Amino acid sequence: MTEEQAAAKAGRPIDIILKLRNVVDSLSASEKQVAAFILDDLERATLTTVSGISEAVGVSEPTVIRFCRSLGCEGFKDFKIRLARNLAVSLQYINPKARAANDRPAFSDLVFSSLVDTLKVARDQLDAEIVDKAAKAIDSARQVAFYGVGGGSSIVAQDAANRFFRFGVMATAHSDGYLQRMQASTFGEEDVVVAISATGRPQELIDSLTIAKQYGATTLALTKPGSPLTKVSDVVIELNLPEHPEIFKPTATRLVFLCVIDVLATQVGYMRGEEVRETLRRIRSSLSSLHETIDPQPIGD
Amino acid sequence: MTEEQAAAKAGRPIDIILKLRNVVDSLSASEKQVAAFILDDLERATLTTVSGISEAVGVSEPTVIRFCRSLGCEGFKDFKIRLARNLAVSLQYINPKARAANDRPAFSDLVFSSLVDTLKVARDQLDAEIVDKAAKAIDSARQVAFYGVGGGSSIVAQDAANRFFRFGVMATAHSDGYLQRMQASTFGEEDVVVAISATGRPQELIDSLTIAKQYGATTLALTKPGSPLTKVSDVVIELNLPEHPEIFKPTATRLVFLCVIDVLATQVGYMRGEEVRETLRRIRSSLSSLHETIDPQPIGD
DNA sequence: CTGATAATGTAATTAAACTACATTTTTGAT
DNA sequence: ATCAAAAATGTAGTTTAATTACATTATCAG
Repeated sequence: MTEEQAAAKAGRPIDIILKLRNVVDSLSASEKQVAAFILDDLERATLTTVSGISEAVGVSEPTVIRFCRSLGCEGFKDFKIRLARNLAVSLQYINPKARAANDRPAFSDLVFSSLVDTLKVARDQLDAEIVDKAAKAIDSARQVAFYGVGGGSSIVAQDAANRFFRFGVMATAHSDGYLQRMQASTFGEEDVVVAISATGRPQELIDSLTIAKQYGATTLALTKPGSPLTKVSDVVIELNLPEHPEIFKPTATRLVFLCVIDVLATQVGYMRGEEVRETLRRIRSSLSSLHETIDPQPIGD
Repeated sequence: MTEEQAAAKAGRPIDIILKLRNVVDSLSASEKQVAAFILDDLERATLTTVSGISEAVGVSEPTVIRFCRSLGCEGFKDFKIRLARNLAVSLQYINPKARAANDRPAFSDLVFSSLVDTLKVARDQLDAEIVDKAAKAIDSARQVAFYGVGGGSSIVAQDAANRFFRFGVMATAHSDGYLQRMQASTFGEEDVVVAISATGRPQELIDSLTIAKQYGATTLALTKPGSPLTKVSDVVIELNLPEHPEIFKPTATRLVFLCVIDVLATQVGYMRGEEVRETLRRIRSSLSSLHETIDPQPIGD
């Protein structure tokens, strides 16, 4: 029983496509051929039989099953179900042949699938206890400041303030390192500073958290594990997110960070309960005369 | 052969979970029991057999198969593969029992799944021709302005400018209605204004597009179909996105809009090719001395 | 070159899906 | 209420497909 089979038994999902890509070079000659056939059209493989594959490839049926075993599956049936599940998670896996037809990727597939992939990774990494701790810190703070620099993190910080003010949190956001520092030095024990950075390396953020911490404020970071920013944070929501190699495609990381902010915001909203309903009602009321419509729309959102 | 079976034959995916929820009331008594067992734990159903289900439910094996047929599947094998694919698309379907255990939703599951669902809807609605037209307009514009109001759309506008400047597009963003109006009235035939709004109703945006259009600029909107904003736009990227009823959870719409901006940006990046690589290289170079690291990170992103 | 190991295939077995037909239940008409 | 027809359901048998056991072939190391 290999480690993967143990994992499969324990109910932990194997990312079968990733596994396939990792082990393909170490497969035997016949199994490599099976792999090539599968990778040529992943979707087709979920709709076919052992004998269909063995005939198409020119290997025996047990070789196909052995291939599945090489990937840590119990057998072909297990392999197919896993493949089907993986197939749908990442849209970019669908019919890679159609991709090769034109010289460049279908942009929406590339962007959407990369985001879905990264969201999945993030969801698996997100530590519910840490999120809970962060939400509690924000909920009980006198004021909360969100800091980001560099454009991507900047808008996450701004959006965070925009989220939390709706729930009655005294929230501000800054992306100017000078303002961050200045504000941080006015903070105290009842206050929270949240720094947002994909890399965890901007000196402005590290400095500002250090300053706020020195005056007794609680410091939070949404960032990469082990980065310098984590060293000056009381609570770290850490995410180690893969970066897609396509340089023309903007990073999915900032969108994932926004999603994490939404998780936090939702939790704080629940903590505050009816109190929040009233502030949300007021916000909606303040805007409804502008649009003259009452349907469920993200007005002012 | 029913319409659904014809669709399955033609390779069009049936959303099996949606279908199940739609037809459950019209199923026969025994098939209803099978449905209840399946819906109780969708994931479990992908891992079991016809006989497993028939025993657990107390019906015959052919009844289980008939159930699958009622959903438009060829048989149980077809049903299982479809379920597996559907299961993974929407994270919210995973183990609904675990949700019911606590009185309130698992926040990260709620937020992530809602976003993935909404992304799926958006990807299906996104018209590649319109996106192509929009990308071309942006690519050939002298300058591009992004306008949004209300917080959510504001950051999308800002982020858009942040995306496009990297590709050498003269891009600005404003969320102050006065500035929008003022800038729009300086625009001309070589310029593009992009308005971003989930509802398509803010008067500021409508006015600014009208003004820009009157001076010959090309107007683009990323908004809801049929809304007033579409009436003053030359090119409309329209998305009719569902809103989740959970009022404490921020809308996924703005994240989807950001993703659409990424699609546009990627396309413009490709159109510009090598020229863009140089500007990206410069940007990275300008920042690398700050972080003293060269690994693939979204620096300044 | 030889022996051991790994890879692969053939043939048989097993498991699971599925069909055909019988039985039971439900429905609608009188 | 009764009866016939239709629908639902189950039993038993058949077929399909996955899998195992064992034989054969290929490869590697000494």
